[in-house]
Amino acid sequence: MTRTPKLLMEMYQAMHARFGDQHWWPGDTPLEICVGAILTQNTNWTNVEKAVANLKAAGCMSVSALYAKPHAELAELIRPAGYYNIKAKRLKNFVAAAHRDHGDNLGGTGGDGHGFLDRSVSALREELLSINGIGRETADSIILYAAGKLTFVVDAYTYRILLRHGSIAPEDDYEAVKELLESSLPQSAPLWNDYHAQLVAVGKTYCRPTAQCAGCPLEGFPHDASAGR
DNA sequence: CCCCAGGCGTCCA
DNA sequence: TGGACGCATGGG
Repeated sequence: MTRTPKLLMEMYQAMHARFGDQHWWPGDTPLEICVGAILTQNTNWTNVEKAVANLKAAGCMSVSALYAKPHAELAELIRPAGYYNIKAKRLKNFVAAAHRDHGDNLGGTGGDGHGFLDRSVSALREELLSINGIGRETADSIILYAAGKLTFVVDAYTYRILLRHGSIAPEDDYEAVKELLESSLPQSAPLWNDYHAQLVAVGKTYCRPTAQCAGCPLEGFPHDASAGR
């Protein structure tokens, strides 16, 4: 549908007008963003904040510190984030890959350009997806928010909201939704950054599985009335 | 008591 | 290739 690009921008403007700049990702450093991206897998963000605070208090917010931390101790620190055994492994898998060739130089926003994250989007995505425990959403979150490179992050909210508004079909998979957004929107990392954050803001507030859409900034958009529930 | 949360890997047809 | 399932805490 050729109206899609215009519609998607109008949806963004409506969300931004309601919520304002979201200033994502909520994290101080590229490493903290990567850690948060792994810990928030199927988990409420408030639980992730507690785990991140524990890691910082224990002096573990560096690649080498996480790399050296014994599994049992790491799991205990991230316990509030849930799935702590599997997430401890995933954190270790991530920092092991970074540590192997780049030591403590993770790279990304504010770095010297020679760190683990500092490579082309395609090469970085391939590298991240090869790590056990890093799937498509986590990889794209790291690329966009930690590395500051152009990729669109699709998540359950993105899928749910676009489906309710008829912009995608139920059978569309992650890559299909990602390609639709990337090909429809202006090629701007700041825009894609805030667009994803706005979708999460809508999802958390108005687009829960059991919520009504009343009051949502997207209330008047196509298919809204027929797609509720 | 229930359902939900910014997924992912494994297993199996 | 796609659906079911395990992983786990904390909040509403």
